[in-house]
Amino acid sequence: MNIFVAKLNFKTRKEDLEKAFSQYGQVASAKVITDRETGRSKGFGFVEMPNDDEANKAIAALNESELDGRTIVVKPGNAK
DNA sequence: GGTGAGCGA
Repeated sequence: MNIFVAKLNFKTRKEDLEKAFSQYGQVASAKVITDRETGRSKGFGFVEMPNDDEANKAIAALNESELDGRTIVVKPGNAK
């Protein structure tokens, strides 16, 4: 399942998302959308989880939760 | 070097 994560801290990296989501389930890959020109974080990213059950509980647990000192928004991304 | 709603190269 693709998971959309928004309102991240600007210093939050993809590995931070990976370890955060891995606490509630298996994480296939995590990505933080950084500006390809400047390299600065856009403040949102995507997390891919193989298990949909773990993905749902990870969203429920991490949505509106505190990550790196900022309240983040976690919800399903572009499903395929 | 900073901002703060939104879906990536």
